[in-house]
Amino acid sequence: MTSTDQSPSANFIRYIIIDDLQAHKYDRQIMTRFPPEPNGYLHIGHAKSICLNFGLAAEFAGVCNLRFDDTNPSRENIEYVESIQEDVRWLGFDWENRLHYASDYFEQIYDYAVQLIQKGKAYVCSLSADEIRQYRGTLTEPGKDSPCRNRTVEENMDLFTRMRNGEFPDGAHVLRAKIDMASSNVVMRDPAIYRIRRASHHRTGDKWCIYPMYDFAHCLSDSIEGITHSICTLEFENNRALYDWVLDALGVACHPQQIEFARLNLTYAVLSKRKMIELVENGYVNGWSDPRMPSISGIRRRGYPPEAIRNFCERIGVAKRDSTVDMALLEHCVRENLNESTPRVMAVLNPLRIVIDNYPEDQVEWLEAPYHPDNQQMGSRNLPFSRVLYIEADDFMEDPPKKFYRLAPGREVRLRYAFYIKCERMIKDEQTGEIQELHCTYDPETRGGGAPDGRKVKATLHWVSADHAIGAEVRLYDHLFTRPDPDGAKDGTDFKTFINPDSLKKLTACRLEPELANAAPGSRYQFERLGYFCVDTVDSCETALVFNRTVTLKDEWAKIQKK
RNA sequence: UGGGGCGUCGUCAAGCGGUAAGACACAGGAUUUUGGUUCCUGCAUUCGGAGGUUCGAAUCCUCCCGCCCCAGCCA
Repeated sequence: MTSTDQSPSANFIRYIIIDDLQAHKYDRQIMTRFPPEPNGYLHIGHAKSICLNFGLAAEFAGVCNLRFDDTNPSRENIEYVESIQEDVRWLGFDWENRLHYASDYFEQIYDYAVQLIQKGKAYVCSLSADEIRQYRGTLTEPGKDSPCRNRTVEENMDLFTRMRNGEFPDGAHVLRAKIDMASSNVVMRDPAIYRIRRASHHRTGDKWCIYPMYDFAHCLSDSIEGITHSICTLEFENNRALYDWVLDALGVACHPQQIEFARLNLTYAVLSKRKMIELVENGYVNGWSDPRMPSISGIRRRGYPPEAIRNFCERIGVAKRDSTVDMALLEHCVRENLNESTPRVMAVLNPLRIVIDNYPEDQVEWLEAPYHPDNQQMGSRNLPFSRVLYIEADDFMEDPPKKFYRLAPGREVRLRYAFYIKCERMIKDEQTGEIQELHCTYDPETRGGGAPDGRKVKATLHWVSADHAIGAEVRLYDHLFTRPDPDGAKDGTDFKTFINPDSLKKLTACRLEPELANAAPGSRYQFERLGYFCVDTVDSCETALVFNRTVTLKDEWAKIQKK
């Protein structure tokens, strides 16, 4: 964790912990946990939970466990447990020796189920899934008791043992908690806590053919680990009654407090596992690590630094109201971090050739350019300047509007860290009228970029020397969706309808200053006046550099143009 | 229409009976060899609505309105 991390802001969970600490509620350190199900990749919404759980533990001298909630072998797999660990680690958190799996507790959880049966608080139900649904009633009508509800303890023990022994086919029986079929909270209408599922588990293999349900396994896993504060999202609020019921019914020593908070939503993005899978599987994006995806692997490849994500998670706060955070805040956090951490470098994305007519044919001079304007510690490099250069095509206009103060016929501008140049004439394609190259003159007195006579120039342009520049592909990313609320259409229009067709633009004729030839995969730079970019970790290689645009610089001129 | 939650600036979000923090966004201005950064300034007489209690209410009470979650042998 770095010093740039945001200082903690007030939130209700922090207050609960402070109160608990002051009341000496625990005779030990506080303990939280991040409990992902290994059935998909993590996204920035999970980052909020990870930062919350690990952050709170760190702040109050406690610890946070990483626990895989792997109770459903038919949807989970090892690939996900690995990617999840990689992502949590990348975010900057360390679970040390506290890596756990709910599956590690299967034997204990089974014993607890037996205890429940023996206390007359659970029974084996032989209704079909469909029948159970019918017996459950509706939101407004109570359910009715299963005909199996009054089986004897002996009968239940016999059946449950045989369930474990594999004597029944999948779905034949289910173990249910005996609570209240008339409860106004549907979760409490004798919920299933164990089902028969003949599926090979990624950790326990074929040892089990019955698996505990979330509501049974989660609270017990928390209890077994000694969790003090079990933080989860709002949709589990109704389940808290069951969480507490199970732990009370069993009379366990450790009864953690479940606390719910609102999950993160982001504008111009879609954060549900189901929708992200849809994007990946139908090829709308190139896999989970596509830089346009809000997955942790996507934003990592995009170049977002982990510090920026942590900062973002602190700034958005933690509360119970449903909310959608503006993507602009995330981008702000990314720029804030990159602004100070990143070396400045020059790259021309859409090259326009310019010839300096009064510059000697074969001359090259090397001009010193600092890597960071406000941090000399980052050092400098020398840039080659020669007769033929490239500048950004957008930096020239034949017929400039009022507020355009870059290069135009007859106008003088500065080339960053180099010279003042003046546009003398342009060469156009006679057929298309397209501008092919510019002819300029330079003022040798302005070497380095300052004019001895004090004359001012309105713009400074980035540039590269044509003979020295190296080529690269640059990928420009934009929001994946065209509307801030892709799944908010009143008429129910599918979110995929709003995919931004311009969310990815590949530029293949980019010219970069020679220094970049050695750029390592993953390294981040600011391309002056353009934005922050990083070397792609998948497609880039020494002979064919590929850069991803992480985020643009704020752009006053772009704003003016929009008006 | 049952139960559980939530409603404070465009977006997040503090506030917990003493008279509306902060951030992002937005709008001006200063500085600037990045139209970047930095720095100033502005931006809720009002807290979903209506009543009530109180010297005093976003905070307490009542009623109303709106939004979210729950009827998986998913988590």
